[in-house]
Amino acid sequence: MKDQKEIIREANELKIMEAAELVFAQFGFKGATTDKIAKQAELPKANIHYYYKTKANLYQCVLTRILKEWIEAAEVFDNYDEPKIALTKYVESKMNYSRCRPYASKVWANEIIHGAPIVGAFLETTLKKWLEDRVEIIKGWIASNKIRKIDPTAFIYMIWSVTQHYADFEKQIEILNQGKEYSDEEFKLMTDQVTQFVLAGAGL
Amino acid sequence: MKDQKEIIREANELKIMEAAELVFAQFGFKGATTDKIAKQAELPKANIHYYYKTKANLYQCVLTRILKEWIEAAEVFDNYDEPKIALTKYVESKMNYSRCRPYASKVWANEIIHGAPIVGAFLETTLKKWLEDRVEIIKGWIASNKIRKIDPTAFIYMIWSVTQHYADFEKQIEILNQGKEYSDEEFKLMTDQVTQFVLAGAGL
DNA sequence: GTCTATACGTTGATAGAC
DNA sequence: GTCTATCAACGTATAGAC
Repeated sequence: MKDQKEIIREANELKIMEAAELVFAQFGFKGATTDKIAKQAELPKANIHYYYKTKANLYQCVLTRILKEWIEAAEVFDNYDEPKIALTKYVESKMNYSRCRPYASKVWANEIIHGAPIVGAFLETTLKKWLEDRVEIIKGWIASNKIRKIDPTAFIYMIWSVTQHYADFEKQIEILNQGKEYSDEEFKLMTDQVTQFVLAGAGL
Repeated sequence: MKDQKEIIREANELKIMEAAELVFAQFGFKGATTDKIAKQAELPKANIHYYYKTKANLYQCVLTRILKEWIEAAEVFDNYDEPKIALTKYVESKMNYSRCRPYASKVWANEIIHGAPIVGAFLETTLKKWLEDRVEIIKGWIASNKIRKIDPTAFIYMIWSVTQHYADFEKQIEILNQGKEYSDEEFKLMTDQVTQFVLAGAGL
């Protein structure tokens, strides 16, 4: 049974986290001030510190949430035996994430660009394991002649980079698209193109 | 004829710029302090302000240099009529830039992620024009059945994202490569893979 | 749990001696 | 052109009233 305070706490924590994700994405860790986050969350600055002891702590929480979602999106890869379906679904899942959570993707990119000081440990363990397992799956596809002979790691990097580009370089893409954000239709077309490139890369 | 002071000036400006590029890449604009840049350049902090009036000014100079190099690398695209050669050379040029100037690439990525406040104007003019011209070239290739029917813009985004990934996500790649940076041989193999993916994307 | 006022550290920038 | 000392501004974090 949740009491009143707990409900308020959870609601405020989420509100702050979403505001923080936006501000961290736009200004980086240092550039994001608690004041900006507070204004975005429509709360006084002191409340941010009440819910999250320090700015660094809040940043960690934001990254942890992104990481959890990253893993969920990656699960799609394993739900289908046929490479064509598995790859199509994975690209779709990654593109959908770029579309719906661009700020999350940007915070992540920012963290890696700056040397992964916080998520480094995760990369060494969970992500490394995930990659190794997926490399084995792809090697299996190659061995059974289902796809072309490729370097599995390079192939996965290709999928990551192309899909994440639509979130991280959103602003550049918008400017190059006559200053207009992609409509749902336009984004769907790009998703189809990315899917084709990935499948072509695998010889499918 | 350059006098002594001019020579000293140019040498120091370059030293500061290179130090700044590194520090901006590692910490972002806000996170990069003039003190860090000074230490990296092995100069007292005040000298930074002597050569570059403000931190923002120094940042602009760093971006301008990157931009100039970006344009030079892009010229390769036009030096060959045959799509297979042009694309191979362009990928090679971009991968080489990621290899030799990873900090430059990171500063650029950072700038775009944060909404391109400084280079926005360049994107709207020079880059937009460059993209439109290249789109026409690619359309020509499609019309003459030299490559598969693809969306030229999506295709160029693919080239940019895959190649830049090796600079911007360097740290992630290093961690996933048993904590070791790629050797020249390993990087060459990845360049070949990326080239294959790009050519395959074009149906070549 | 909310919020105002404030202490304390950091940092961009400058003054002024060399 | 170099460098030490210093200041003003800003930003994190907290104290304490409500």
